[in-house]
Amino acid sequence: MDSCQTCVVRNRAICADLEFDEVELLNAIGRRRTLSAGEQLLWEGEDAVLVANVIEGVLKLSNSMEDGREQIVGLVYPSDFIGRPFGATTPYGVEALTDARVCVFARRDFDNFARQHPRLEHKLLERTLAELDRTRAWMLLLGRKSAEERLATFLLEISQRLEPVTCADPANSRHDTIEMPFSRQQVGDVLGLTIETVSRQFTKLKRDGVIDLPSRRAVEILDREELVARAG
Amino acid sequence: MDSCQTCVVRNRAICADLEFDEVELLNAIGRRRTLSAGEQLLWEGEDAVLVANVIEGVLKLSNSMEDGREQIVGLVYPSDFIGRPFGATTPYGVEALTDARVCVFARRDFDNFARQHPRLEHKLLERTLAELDRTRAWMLLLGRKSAEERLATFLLEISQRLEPVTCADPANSRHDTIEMPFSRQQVGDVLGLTIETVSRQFTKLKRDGVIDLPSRRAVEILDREELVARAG
DNA sequence: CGTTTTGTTGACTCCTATCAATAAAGGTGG
DNA sequence: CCACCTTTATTGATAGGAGTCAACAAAACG
Repeated sequence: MDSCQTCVVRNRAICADLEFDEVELLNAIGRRRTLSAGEQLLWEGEDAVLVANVIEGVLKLSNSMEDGREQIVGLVYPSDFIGRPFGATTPYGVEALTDARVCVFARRDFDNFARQHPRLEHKLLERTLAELDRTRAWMLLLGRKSAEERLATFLLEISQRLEPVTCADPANSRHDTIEMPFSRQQVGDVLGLTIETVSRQFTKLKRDGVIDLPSRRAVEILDREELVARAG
Repeated sequence: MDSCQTCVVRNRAICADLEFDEVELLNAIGRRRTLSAGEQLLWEGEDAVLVANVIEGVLKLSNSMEDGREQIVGLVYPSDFIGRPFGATTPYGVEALTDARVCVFARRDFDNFARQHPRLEHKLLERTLAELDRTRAWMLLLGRKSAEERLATFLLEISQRLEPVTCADPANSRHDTIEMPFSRQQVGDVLGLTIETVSRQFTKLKRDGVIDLPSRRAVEILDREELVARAG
């Protein structure tokens, strides 16, 4: 049976600062769940019934309008936290972009546990503050950057965040060949662009020798300095 | 001398759940400060030296690029919290849009106090989670909405948030005549639009009888239903 | 009352969206 | 394993919405 003590994200997720016996208590109220690529974990506007930690895989958080326009408002990687503690409704949909493993909790159980364990609440606060900073930085991209600047910024960001968990050397944490878990449509939904514009900007960066596109989902950064310059 | 006990935002700010003696301790490490309209409280990228609570007035949080492009990433109203606890640098600039009064703390003092007072951390967590939700909703606007939808959404939002603190009736919390603390340029910086586009959309909404513009900074909502429809 | 700042309006341009046609990749079943 | 079909991505042509440049108008300020 899986246990928190052997969990691969044990030292990076919000449970990192908990004592042995606290982790055991948390273990008792949570359960593992696997998700297939494309599977939805939470629906925008539904009751906030559960929260979760990501163990493996990538998920998207998204808001959408009645007419189908969609905006991805967050990407969630291993050790990240999902859901809306202390809230009535989930303000965004959550869907797995890759096959994923998560550790889910009934929100009420989690809320109660958190209120009794300030160390956990503190971790959650630090994480939420960091996520808010990242989200605000993204607003500058959505409000003010051109299509090329958006894609360049995005490629640089995912080259940092998609590093394999096995990477032991923190100095060399950027990877120049990225296997993207995103379709062109999803890249567009992150950047506030259409699929065609995304495709054209990929082609342009490739034509200019800044990146290579060895396969549909793969990107190789050939000239990182130039990519930084084009990120604005 | 001012004291937290008589503070107008005492029951709405993050100090709301604190005991009498806890508030006294917090009072001891904080001080009041007044800001004139246009005055800057924090600079983007500087060391995170202080945090604050807004007592009165409206402030903006903004990110900008080297070439001068700017995006307002948050608006801060009375009882809201400002700053980046538990962080090394302030990731955005903070500037008063109106004359304002704030209650400031050295970040280190505040961090220490917060870690010893879980009730305060909990309040801060709830506030940060709510702010993250609002920010993500704004990403949908920046990424996917047209200029008209953006302005309509913005007018509806500020008609809720700018209600006077003296308003006793929570059911009637929307105001149809708004005195905006924002210039056209600042509206543009919130919505990711140019000043000219903002002006044209104001004119269009007025021409269509949805709003009236009795003065430069005032907006009267004549047809709220229509405004909601145009907000997308 | 003149000067400066802020906002409006017009003409024009440009970037991105839209519509449409291929092309390539991926999946499925024989 | 390959033919067939579906999905996804690329590319082209065109249109439209917001940006840019510029002139003017109206407040605000001293």
